[in-house]
Amino acid sequence: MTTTLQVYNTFSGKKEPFVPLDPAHVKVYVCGPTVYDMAHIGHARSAVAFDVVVRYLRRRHKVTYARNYTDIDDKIIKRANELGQTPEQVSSRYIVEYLADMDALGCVRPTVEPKVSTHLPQIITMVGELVAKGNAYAAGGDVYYAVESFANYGKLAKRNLDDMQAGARVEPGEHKRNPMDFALWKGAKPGEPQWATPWGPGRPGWHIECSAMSREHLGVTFDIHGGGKDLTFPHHENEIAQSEAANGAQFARYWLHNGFVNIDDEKMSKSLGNFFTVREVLKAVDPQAIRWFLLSTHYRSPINFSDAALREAEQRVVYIYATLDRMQKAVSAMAGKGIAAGTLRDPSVADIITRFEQAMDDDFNTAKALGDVSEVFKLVNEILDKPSDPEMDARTLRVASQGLSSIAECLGIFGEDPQVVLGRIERRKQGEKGVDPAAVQALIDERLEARKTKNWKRADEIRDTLARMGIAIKDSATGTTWNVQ
RNA sequence: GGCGCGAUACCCAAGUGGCUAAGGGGACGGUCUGCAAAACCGUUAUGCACGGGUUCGAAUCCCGUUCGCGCCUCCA
Repeated sequence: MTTTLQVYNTFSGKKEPFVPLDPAHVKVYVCGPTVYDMAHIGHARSAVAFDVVVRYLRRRHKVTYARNYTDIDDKIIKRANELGQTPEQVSSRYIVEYLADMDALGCVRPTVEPKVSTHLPQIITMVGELVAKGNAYAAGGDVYYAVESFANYGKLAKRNLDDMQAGARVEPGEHKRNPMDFALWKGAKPGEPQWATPWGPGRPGWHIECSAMSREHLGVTFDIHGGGKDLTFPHHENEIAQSEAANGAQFARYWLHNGFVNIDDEKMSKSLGNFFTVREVLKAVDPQAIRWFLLSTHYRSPINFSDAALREAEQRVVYIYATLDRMQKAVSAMAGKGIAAGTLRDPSVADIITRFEQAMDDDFNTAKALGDVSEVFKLVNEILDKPSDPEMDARTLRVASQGLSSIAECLGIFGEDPQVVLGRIERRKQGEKGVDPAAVQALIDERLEARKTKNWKRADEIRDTLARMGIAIKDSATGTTWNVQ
């Protein structure tokens, strides 16, 4: 039995049942990055949040997931000029970098990744439609959207034109009739990319691309439009004005916006200079830990980024994978046991998928889901530490294992090979602390000799020495293992 | 100024009318261990910014106050 997915729709300001236009084919459009620099953690948050949204929707529907690249833009042109490269060289490089980061974070690739530069005909067509319908006007080589021509301008961001005009301003060189009008098309300037149009050469404004590209790939009306909270106004408001005026039909049906990543309770942003790139964070902490961190807070809430938070997330990831490792070994060793139906060590494991779906059905509550999942891992360790009836234990572990892998597939965490992840984290830490495994092993061997003769004093000295090197050791029946703390 | 969001323990964080306020980190106690570590168990909010109100019943709804944040200009 599945419950109904409820999603928070920015448009209505509340949670609503998610009813797709066509349940057999859900269509999602997410605003991607402007590719002029390396992605920062804020980009990662958006990508991971919508990655999970799409993965979850795919449990029940076929989904077309479109995420665009803004590859024609002031900042890209500026960057290209600084580097003595073409804008295309700059944008294509950062698209590669962006994808490398998002791949590392385990995000599935979108179904389509449209770029502005390959959709000029569609963009020019749509600008033409808006001019023809009287929603846009050419002025001084530019084309502007006339906000007053769209009756409900401000309906997404819940503002009205009168309130906004107080703070609006017109830059020199612009030819707006209303200060709130925005450029659909920018007249050509020397040294900038340009395309010929009926109203003169130039390049697209920022907002029109999403209207044109979503229509091209998803149709005039589609299910979900996502992006960061900061895009609500003006970007998404303008998309609505453009698309609904041009198409004469509803644009996106559900608007989902992710909260920001904060540093010391302030928005992480390029302009404040308080940002961390995904690339540098990836060097300091495991990608699975970044994902855990990002999913441990509800996607609409702000999340504070810090070293301590990341370390806690990684510690958690180590625990999860270490438990998974024990569990998988136990499950493969218990050949044939626990196949028959029967009692479970803890009946609640039978419901883990149901509980997961209840959490996710409540506006993709991954934080709740991770909390629930923690209880399952605890139970797994308890069973492994303190076995009782072998049949019942085996059955319980099988149920837990199956539930966890189903959840892992959706969250994109704890689905990797435990040995691979644990080894990756361990090697990174060894590198950070300059640990020489051979030297560590020599000390451990020496300690082993001391322990054989019950020379506890010497054994403890060696353990203290290792501790000072940042090495923690673990004695067990099968030998001594160690890892970097 | 306009619009919007938030305030839950030492820290992070779920919970939006009703059983004992999830989960994680930390701390402390215990099991295990030669001692540790890891894992597991227990303890750690009669309390949910503050003041009123609605209700049989409120962290949850309403009003006010304080504080914090975001958008209104490029921004995930």
